[in-house]
Amino acid sequence: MVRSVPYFKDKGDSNSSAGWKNSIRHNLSLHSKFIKVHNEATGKSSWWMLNPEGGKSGKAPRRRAASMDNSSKLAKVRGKASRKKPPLQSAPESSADSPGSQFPKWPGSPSSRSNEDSDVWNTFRPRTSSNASTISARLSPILTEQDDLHDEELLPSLVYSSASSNVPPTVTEELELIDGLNLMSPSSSVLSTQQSASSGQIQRDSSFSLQSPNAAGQTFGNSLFNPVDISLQSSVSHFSAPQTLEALLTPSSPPPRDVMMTQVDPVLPQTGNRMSSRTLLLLGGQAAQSKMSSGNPRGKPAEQQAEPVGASVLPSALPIVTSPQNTASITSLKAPVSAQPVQLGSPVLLSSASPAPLGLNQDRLPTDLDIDMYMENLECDMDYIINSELMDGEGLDFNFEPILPTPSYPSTSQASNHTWVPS
DNA sequence: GGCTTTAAACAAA
DNA sequence: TTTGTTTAAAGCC
Repeated sequence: MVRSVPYFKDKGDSNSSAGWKNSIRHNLSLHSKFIKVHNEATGKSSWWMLNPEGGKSGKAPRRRAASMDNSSKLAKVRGKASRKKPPLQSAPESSADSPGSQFPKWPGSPSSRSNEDSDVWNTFRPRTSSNASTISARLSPILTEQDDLHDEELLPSLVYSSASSNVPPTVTEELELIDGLNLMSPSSSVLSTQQSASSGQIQRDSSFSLQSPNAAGQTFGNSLFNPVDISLQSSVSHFSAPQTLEALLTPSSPPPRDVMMTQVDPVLPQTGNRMSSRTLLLLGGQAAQSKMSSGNPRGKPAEQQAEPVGASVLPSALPIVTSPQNTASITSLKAPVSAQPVQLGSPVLLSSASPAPLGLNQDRLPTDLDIDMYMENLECDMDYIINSELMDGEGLDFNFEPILPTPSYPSTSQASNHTWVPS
């Protein structure tokens, strides 16, 4: 806060910060919109995250509440409170510090999941325990190597790195968090399969965005926190999939099998329908372009005609070329779930709208290809984008500089050549 | 009345 | 000392 918000810049000392810190703590604790993620490595500190379900109901229901409606799913189980007041909730936690005890029981939350998953979910390992990242002492369950690159930024500036300096941290963080919580949906596995199964000349053009060159070695990829990607991802975030949060929060733990099978990739943004939408936003236009340029004479299926929408709606949604190494890594990780043999290092086409020309299994066509759903997603995305910008108020300046690197990309004008699908 | 903010007390680490 | 929870009060809409 002190670093990022001008108002607080001169209020960082212990005296002047007591008040507003207290207020922040108060609000964090009070409102179900925030959830605490225990940081087991630091003892008492925790990470606070946005509740994937939004906590729209406002204040977290008090534990003492005799009756709880649906919002009880969001009820924050407070460890300390349980010490003070004997548990009233139906699912008492054995340990007050158990992370699981601090998560609201939204559908699909660890509390509502199977035990096998709960272990992973409940275990937020310090990043220092990660095989891939031992650099940073920061223990955010969702941080990425960008932290490592900017260790001096010890704020919860999750992505407020130099690369995202133009993005107001508050917005960035929120978007990032939201996005991180978004991700999974049942269709993501299908998408990933298709994505991983994609091959051929498409890769160069269809680059999966957002992977920094050194991300391949990271247990926890940065794609979610790529400042460029954030805005795009956030644009399709809708607090829909806590299980992805789980994956996000277990950077060093091998995801449960089902998660693994459904995740696009541990180092890739994982989304379900949203993902597909975003993917289309990012890649659709150019994927189609790629196919077209590659001599595919076939007319695009109806689904594909939606691709340009994303490109048009988000002209900034230019894909970022991933490094070959990353691509290889991604591909290899995806391979097990792919029905098609995937050559290591082969392209990863993330556009779900492109499998047909490649002869992929049509049975795997996901609901993502449903044009209605797609349009719906787009509509929501725009709403979210607008909302985000408005909420930010001033100075929201998305920086997409890093994403304009390669000449191999189709230009926005190319993307705009595609049919605009009226909403 | 609901919400936000602030202050304060208290407990735990 | 820091962090988190809870209560209370004041002010605003």
